[in-house]
Amino acid sequence: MRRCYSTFVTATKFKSPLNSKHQLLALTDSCKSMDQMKQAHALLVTTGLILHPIPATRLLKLLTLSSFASLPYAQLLFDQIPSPDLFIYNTMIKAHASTTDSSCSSLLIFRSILRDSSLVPNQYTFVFVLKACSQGLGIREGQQVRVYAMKVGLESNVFVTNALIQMYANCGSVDDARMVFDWSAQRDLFSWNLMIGGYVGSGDVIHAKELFDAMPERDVVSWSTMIAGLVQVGCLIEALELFREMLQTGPKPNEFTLTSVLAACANLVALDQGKWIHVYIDKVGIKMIEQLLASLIDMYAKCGEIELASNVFHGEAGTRKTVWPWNAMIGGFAMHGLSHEAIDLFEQMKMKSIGPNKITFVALLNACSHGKLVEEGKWYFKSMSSCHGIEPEIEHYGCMVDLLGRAGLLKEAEEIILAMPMAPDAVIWGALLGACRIHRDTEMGDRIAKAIKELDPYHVGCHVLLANMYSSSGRWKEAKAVREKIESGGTKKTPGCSSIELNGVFHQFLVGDRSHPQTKQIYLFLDEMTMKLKLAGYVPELREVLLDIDDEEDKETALSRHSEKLAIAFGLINTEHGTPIRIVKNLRVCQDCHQAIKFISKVYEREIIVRDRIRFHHFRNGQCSCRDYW
DNA sequence: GTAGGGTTAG
Repeated sequence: MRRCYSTFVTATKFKSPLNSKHQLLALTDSCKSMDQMKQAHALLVTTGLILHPIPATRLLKLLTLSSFASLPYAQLLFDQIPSPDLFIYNTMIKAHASTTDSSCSSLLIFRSILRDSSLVPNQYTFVFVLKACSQGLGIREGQQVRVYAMKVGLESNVFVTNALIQMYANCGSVDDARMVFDWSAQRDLFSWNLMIGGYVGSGDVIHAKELFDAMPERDVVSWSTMIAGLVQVGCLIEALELFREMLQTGPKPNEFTLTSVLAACANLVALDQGKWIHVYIDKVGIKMIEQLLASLIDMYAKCGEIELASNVFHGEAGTRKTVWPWNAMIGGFAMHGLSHEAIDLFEQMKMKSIGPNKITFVALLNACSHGKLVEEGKWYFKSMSSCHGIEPEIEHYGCMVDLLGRAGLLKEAEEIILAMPMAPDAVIWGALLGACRIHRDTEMGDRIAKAIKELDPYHVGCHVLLANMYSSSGRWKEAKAVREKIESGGTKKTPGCSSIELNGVFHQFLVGDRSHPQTKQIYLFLDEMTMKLKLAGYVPELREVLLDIDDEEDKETALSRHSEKLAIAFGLINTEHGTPIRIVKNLRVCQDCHQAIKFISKVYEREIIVRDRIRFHHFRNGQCSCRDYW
């Protein structure tokens, strides 16, 4: 470093004075570090060139855009420029706009432009200051800026229009964004894309699709935004269909498109399509950005292929420099119950000085939870703020409640909730209620139920848990009351749904579903299967029946119609002996199904991989990878 | 002599 520095200075010292201005400018542009930049700054000051707008601008550019950018330094430099030109003002507004906590500085600088009678803000000024409004300030400030744009006749400028659309959409007012869009005199591809993005951001894919279909022309951003929107709201099959259409008639997908498409594959457990994308990335030479790598890892992990996920993680040269792929891999290990692998990876990450973020800790704490690693979990939780400067958020407290609750430490879990710095929500009480149900502590369950009822009388998930807890302890009246309350609230319980892919087609089953063309065959197979399982020692877990049925035989029937059993029966009927069966369930697998599937894996000699809402269960030869702890 | 858009994990 020292050496660099001296060559740097010598190189400038001996140039002729005539050349020095250009030399200095070139030198400023070539700075590769803060140290070099400071040298250049010093030279500009001693030569007096700093007073000239062009060298000052070059320096400012370094301070706001380079890898060693420093906003405070930029601000100091800016404050010393006697009369900045509009470009310099704009550069500063832009620099402050990109960070949420300094976006009010953008507005202050904008105001100083307005005070300077020799300057009139231009389209760039408005674009940058509106960006600050959409990221940190707010809609009120945005409105004020809009009035100034009107005053100087720039409101209908297409760049300003687009910035306004984005400002309104980001501030949560998609209707205002639409008004700007509809009334704009000039509109380009960007306007359409931003408007679609605005709808997607508010979860309104219906309107987004409407605009997408009506567009005069679509580019890769239009397609990517639309596909991402569909994935975000869970319309995964539609997202894949749109992607197929894109391949046939649209522009070439890029790394952003494929990130979303892989997320769709991951959540559908569409392993074949996910693999196809992987090959496509290599074949077409898609840029392997860290987020794409993370999606690829996540896809393999969520499709049950943790080894392939690990190969991808270790395989890509020159990657793993950001937290993304690490989080995907730690999360993958966690959902496969590979707690120690997750912890090892976290330790490696620390050694490589890659800073963990809040997502890392969610994954890590989940790993501890699934492995019943109570002490490790507590330790890592404490380390969040003490070693990494990350304040635990409610999700992290939720992980701790889950970890302790699942391990049977109900009291300690409750103490965590009562002591945490934020107000508990229905979700976190729900985690504890779930633990009460597992450990059949109805006394505490009752108390928590009361808390949930007060907090959020219509939280469906928690009320379902509550009803389940009541019915599994035989308190049918109370169970019924809760269920009626759920129904009267107008919201319906998410029905349990399991799906299985067969030759690229997804088959979905609900509880007691009779809509499938092979229904008759499936139900006959189920009856026969239940007999075979019983002969092998399977005993139905009747406490899992959630309806008030007196007859024990009927209880058994209710259990045997659970969606995961239907999907497995379908898989056993339609695939060759020995092929693994992959099932995805949208909720958690029940105790009885878990027990039954263990027997199925043994009796039918099949590997069965079930992904529930939280994690994987790998059933093989009568055993499950979760070791019955989930 | 420059400056505007899209992915975001549980």
